[in-house]
Amino acid sequence: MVTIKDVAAHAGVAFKTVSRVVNNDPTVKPANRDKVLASIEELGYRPNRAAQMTRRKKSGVIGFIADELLRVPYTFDLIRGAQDLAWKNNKELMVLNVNVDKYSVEGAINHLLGHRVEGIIYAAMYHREVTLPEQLTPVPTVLANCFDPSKRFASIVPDEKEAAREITAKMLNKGYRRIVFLNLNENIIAGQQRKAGAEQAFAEHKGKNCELHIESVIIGEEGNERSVTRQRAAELIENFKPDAILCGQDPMAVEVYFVAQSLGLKVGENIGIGSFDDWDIIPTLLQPSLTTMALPHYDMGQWAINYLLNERTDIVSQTAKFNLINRDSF
Amino acid sequence: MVTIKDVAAHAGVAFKTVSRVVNNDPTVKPANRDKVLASIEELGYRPNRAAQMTRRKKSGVIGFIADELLRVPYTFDLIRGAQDLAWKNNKELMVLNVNVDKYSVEGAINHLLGHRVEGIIYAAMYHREVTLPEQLTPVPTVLANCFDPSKRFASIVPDEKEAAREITAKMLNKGYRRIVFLNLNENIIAGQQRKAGAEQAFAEHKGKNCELHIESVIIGEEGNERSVTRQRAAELIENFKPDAILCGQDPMAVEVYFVAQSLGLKVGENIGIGSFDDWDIIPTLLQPSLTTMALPHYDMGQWAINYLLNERTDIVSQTAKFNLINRDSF
DNA sequence: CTGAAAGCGCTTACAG
DNA sequence: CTGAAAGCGCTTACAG
Repeated sequence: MVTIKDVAAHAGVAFKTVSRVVNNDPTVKPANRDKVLASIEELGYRPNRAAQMTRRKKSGVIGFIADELLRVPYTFDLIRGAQDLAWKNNKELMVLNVNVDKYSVEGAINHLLGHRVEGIIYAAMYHREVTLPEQLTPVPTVLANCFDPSKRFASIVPDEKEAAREITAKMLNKGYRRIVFLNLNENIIAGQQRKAGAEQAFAEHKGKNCELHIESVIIGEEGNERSVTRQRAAELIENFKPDAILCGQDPMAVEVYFVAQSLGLKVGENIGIGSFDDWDIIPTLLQPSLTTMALPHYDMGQWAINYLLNERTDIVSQTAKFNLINRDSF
Repeated sequence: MVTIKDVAAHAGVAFKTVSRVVNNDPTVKPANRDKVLASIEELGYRPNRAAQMTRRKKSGVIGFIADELLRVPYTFDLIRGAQDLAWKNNKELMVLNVNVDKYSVEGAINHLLGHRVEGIIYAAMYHREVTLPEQLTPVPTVLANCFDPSKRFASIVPDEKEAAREITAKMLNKGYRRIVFLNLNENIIAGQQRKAGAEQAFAEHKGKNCELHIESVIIGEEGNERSVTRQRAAELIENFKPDAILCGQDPMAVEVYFVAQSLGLKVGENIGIGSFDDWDIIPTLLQPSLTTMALPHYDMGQWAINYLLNERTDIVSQTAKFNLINRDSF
């Protein structure tokens, strides 16, 4: 490849002058700058990043460990949010996709340490707690969509409770009175906190004749979950007679749409349906399109990058607000 | 950060000996190796990759340009396939997500050139032709899920025709006789080639009383497509009276399941349904679960990496076979 | 405004 | 088996 000295020879200047042009040093005489720029163009010169890094002693790289992230489509927005802001600040994002069997977290960290990353974002597939190895100590680290129970790292997670409160309140305000919340597994944080949020909305509403039924329809221990959504949705429609159903995630809503149709109910007319996630194309694939609380993955990715760029060291536990995407299902 | 000299001082050897240990040079005396290893461990030393790269004059990095890839969930398997093999060969994959408005292809290439990548994989979101800028010339490049009409680069794309032939033949062999193929837009390659594949299956089958109706239900020009799946599915079930429907992509199958249910048809009993893609969780979310031709993205990612690792320069046009995922819908 | 020297943290090539 | 020297392609720090 062509080096800085090749360019210098071609342009008839010292290689230090080429370096100045490349780094936008304003003290270069315009005539020389033009000569150098022309030579760079003609030779197709690009500064060797590895050489720049070794001399500068700064890598300009931020590491992103994606823990099983990429099995769920919308989680990619975490990376997108981080990447967009990183580039704006002339930083690179080095993304490592980690999964238990293939590439251990320790391996990923060692890898990033070898690149002298200036910070690490660790992001999880779903909102949960994580315990990271001690190795991380030398590098500023921030957690996204997960948190450290021992408070060694700052973190940002979705505000599950407020999301459930908001969409439940919206249902109540629209006049729905008998709401079934088909919740996620209550073993996970989202399931626990959303339950509290839905209950809070009912407590605040104080409407008469309002009733809320909450039930987990993703059951079983981690790694062995199964959905009883269809069965329970059908039974609850029969027995509880809800006028609205709130689903723990958009795929669940697909199942509920099928159940509703099979029972002769029209979504958005005889029964309102709401959900969480804004999962890929599912919400607009459904008819009527699904009103859902979109997970704030993009925002969390941006917040995490900003935390590192601003060289913060405070151990905050930040929450990010979901975005209500209004469509036609309630 | 701790350097090779810090380790040398700590272990009481020359820094060149540390270098030998790090690079698994067998000529180091075991006693010294152990001392060095202990010091590395104690000081938490990791070789500086940037310094290694500048001196070695090889980056060990392969670039991956993902053209709008990450808006469709299964396309991530392209990256996964490439990454798994790259790591096995001690190469790193530098993934750049490109989209028209944010980060131009030229920008991505310049970026990768700055890192002195040893090769570039360019992958597109859907099977199509691409024209890449001249800049790429200095670096070995291979295309995945897209191809270069001017034959400057080798490429691998899904074998659309064979996939359609295979699944259609399977339907015929199972005894289905009146098949509707709700095709993708015929403006795109997949739409064209799959049509030919389905027709070939019928031509080869030679069964009596067999009839095939093919129709695009994603219509309109690029960037302005819309689906008329539900409407046409309902009309065709009424008029053509198919015993099986083949869908151009799994999301379309979701719509057809709704139509079938609304018309009192039971999928897998009164009507068979097949599809293409194996799109995220959709096939197993449906009941009965959806038999579909899975796109060979993982395989294509691996093939592309292998092409680069083997330092091939032949301009081949490779195709990759879809995988038939047998479930319960026909 | 420009250049020659020194140095970043490593590996290569050579000497012992 | 080990080490001192030279060098990778740059930037830093200094001199003019």
